[in-house]
Amino acid sequence: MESRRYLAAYVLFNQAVADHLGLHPTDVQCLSLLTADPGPRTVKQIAEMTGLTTGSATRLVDRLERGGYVVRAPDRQDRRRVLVTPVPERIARVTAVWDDLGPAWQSLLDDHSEAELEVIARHMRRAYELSHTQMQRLRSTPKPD
Amino acid sequence: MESRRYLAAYVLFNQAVADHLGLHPTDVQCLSLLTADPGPRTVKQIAEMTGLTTGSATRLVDRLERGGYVVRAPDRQDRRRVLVTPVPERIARVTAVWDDLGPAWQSLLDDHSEAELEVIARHMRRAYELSHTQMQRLRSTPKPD
DNA sequence: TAGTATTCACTGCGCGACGCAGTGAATGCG
DNA sequence: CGCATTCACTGCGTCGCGCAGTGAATACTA
Repeated sequence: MESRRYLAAYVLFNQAVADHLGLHPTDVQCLSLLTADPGPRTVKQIAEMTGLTTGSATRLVDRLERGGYVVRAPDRQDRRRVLVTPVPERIARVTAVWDDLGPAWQSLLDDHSEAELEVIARHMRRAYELSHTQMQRLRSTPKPD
Repeated sequence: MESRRYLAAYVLFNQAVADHLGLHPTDVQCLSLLTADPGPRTVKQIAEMTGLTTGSATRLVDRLERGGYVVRAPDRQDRRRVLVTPVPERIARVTAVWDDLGPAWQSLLDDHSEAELEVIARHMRRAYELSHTQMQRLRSTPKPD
């Protein structure tokens, strides 16, 4: 019950951040994941981590590129691929929102001990891993429709 | 970093559940919140807890009613209002998905002690509360556009 | 009590994100 | 050297959504 409200709140919060930046929740989600590990990604990788088709991922990159958040560059190893790289100075505008709201979150974390943070992080990590196997199971199960 | 991936995974998972049921992520989100406290809600309350406008909330209830997940009933106290009540037997189809996936999640929780679960729950509860105040702050801050 | 303002659910309208299916280019394989 | 596969990309149609307006019901005020 607690986690339901927690996750629902995150969806709303993500939406609010997106509105504030004039972006879409999907775009913010994508930028969040891109900056988590700022290495260049292919369009297909972006499609996988956002759950979209490659076609929609192309449009997503179109929007982000038009907004100046990322740049496209051809891959020298595989000329079919396109490498999408975030633009740090533009991304900073996004993280600025987080920084503004950061202290409150920081104090929330500071109230926990190291051991407690480890417990929380472990739970999230395991839930993250489990969700992937569960999603595969969902997709292989016939639909109840 | 851990929470980013955790939350991103939830979005994908929610999407997968929605696809599996032939619904939209927003609809699943709404049903999840409705069943969290199965009391009847007005359309406006649904709009608030999903972050939609009242107009879109009307369409949302339309879809859910057409699918048989909820029923509309007039409010006797205030005849402007419409009370939306979930249909248990139909909702069961949704929770069946959770039940099927439940044991794995249960074992995830069982690996934690009571004290650890309390730490996690407390963190989620506080993050939930904080997100609301942060969203208000976001909305009152001028957009950087 | 009469008149105004507010709140509720609802409805056309247009926008735009998305999935689907197909395209061409580049790569890997036998 | 063919053939299948994979990649990013592109029209097309669908549909969820916000916006602005409607009528009905309620709350407020003189």
